[in-house]
Amino acid sequence: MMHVQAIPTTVPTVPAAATWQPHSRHPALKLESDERWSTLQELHGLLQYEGHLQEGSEGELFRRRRLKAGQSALVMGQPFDGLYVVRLGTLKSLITNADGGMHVLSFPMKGNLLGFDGIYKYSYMSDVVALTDCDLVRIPASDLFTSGRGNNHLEHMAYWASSREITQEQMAYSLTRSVKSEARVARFLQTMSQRFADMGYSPNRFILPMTRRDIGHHLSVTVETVSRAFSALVQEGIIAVDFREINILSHEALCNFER
Amino acid sequence: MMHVQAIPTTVPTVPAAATWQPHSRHPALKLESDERWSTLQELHGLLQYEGHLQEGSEGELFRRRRLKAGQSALVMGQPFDGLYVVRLGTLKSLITNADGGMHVLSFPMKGNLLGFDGIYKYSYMSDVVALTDCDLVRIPASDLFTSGRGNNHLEHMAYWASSREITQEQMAYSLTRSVKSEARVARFLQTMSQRFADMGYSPNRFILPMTRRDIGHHLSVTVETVSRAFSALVQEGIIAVDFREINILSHEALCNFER
DNA sequence: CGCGCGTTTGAACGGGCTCAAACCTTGTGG
DNA sequence: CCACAAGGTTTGAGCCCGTTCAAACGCGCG
Repeated sequence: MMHVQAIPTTVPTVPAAATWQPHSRHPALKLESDERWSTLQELHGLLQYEGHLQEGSEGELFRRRRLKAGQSALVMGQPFDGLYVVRLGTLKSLITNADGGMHVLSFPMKGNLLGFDGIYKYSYMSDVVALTDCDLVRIPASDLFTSGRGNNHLEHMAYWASSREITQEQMAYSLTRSVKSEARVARFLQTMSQRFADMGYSPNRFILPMTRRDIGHHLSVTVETVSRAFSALVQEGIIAVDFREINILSHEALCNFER
Repeated sequence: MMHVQAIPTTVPTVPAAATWQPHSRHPALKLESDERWSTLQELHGLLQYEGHLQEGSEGELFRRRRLKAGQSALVMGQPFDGLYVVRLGTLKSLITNADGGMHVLSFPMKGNLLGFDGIYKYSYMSDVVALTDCDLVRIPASDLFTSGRGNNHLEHMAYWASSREITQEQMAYSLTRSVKSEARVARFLQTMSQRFADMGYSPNRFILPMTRRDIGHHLSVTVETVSRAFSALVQEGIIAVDFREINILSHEALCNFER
């Protein structure tokens, strides 16, 4: 209904970095009327980075990038042009196997970092697709690695955030390991609940942004198994489900399910 | 060779670091007789890092750390004191679940980087244990993050190498996904073969440094399943097995098994 | 030697996959 | 506005593969 002819300038996914910066990075005058820039402070807030702000770099601005549901944020194999921090929305990060099998690595949401697997070989190693309309903040490659000024502050922050993402990915990985599929789904719901809570939403009632199939590809089970696990949890009175909407009736029971 | 006593104190961001550096970092005189130091050049070689060497930092030396089989290189929860590059030997990196279930994330060998999950929260998030006698090279936290001089060169290299490790871990992850256990084992053998080849050893005949149980914990199957998969591959004439010793008779057949 | 541990093989059970069908939601176009 | 198509969700039935339990063997080490 809205945004009639979307993507005004936002050229494709991967043009050379140069085309991304046609004009000055410090259009302070336009700040009020133009929502498409984020400050370094906002970046710190999103990432929950506790490092102190660098002198002289407070005026630096970072370009935002809007995506509609279904659009690709990053595509595997395309040249690295920077990192992205999620400001709004939910995405899925996935790798596709040679034989078509895919695996969903994570569901990035507000505050998560995208693209850090692209630094090695200077091309992204996974696909990232928007599940809902999204708003990303771009940290250009040129800002990350050109030494001098206050830039290694940025690189350090990126490194720190990458380490966090890896850590959480490993956690999710071990989640896959739980023998029973019902336990995996229970854990998955717990982590989603926690993430919504961290973002200031209700941990008891939320709407899943992803399909059952995506959940299955994340937990390494089939769609049917995910659906059956939901049904079983409903049967036991632990949750209530209405399609994408989840109500957690007993966090305790959900927690005790983890084995 | 230059700037003789740079970083005189190398004050530790972490207590443990102190015990590791009882004396100067540049004992040039002892270099010939003491094998316990590596140069920046050697680090570049190990990591296969193609960045150009920074001016003035060629004389910097990095302490080595020897481990006997079974010893811990890193333990989960302990304070971050730096990154390590494997110079010799094989290790296993694993995370242990709350309920005792464990998962082997990777088997680091020559050239692999350890500890990059410790940057977030400044403590390591996984255990790393030596499977064979090992020789590691330490990149101290203090060298990584103290900005100034040529140090952000080191940080950039570390970031780059971390990105590579993540990438390969994700690859291994997708390896777990292959439906058939026999296919997982076949792929595992292929990657091991490739890694031995990259290190200059024979890709056809090698000795696995890890137990069947470790392989199982890596591929998310039981010991028995791994053993049965080996037996099946032997039955089909694709490999020959004598305990830890593997002979790959047909790479082609092994490759075709991947589905 | 005897103990612990790694490896191999067998037998039976069960959980998740496959295949199939029905229902519901959403978006598109007449 | 409705019809239709496409895709998401749910449930059932049967089968297969990997787990579990059990036992035997080999190897290294105190």
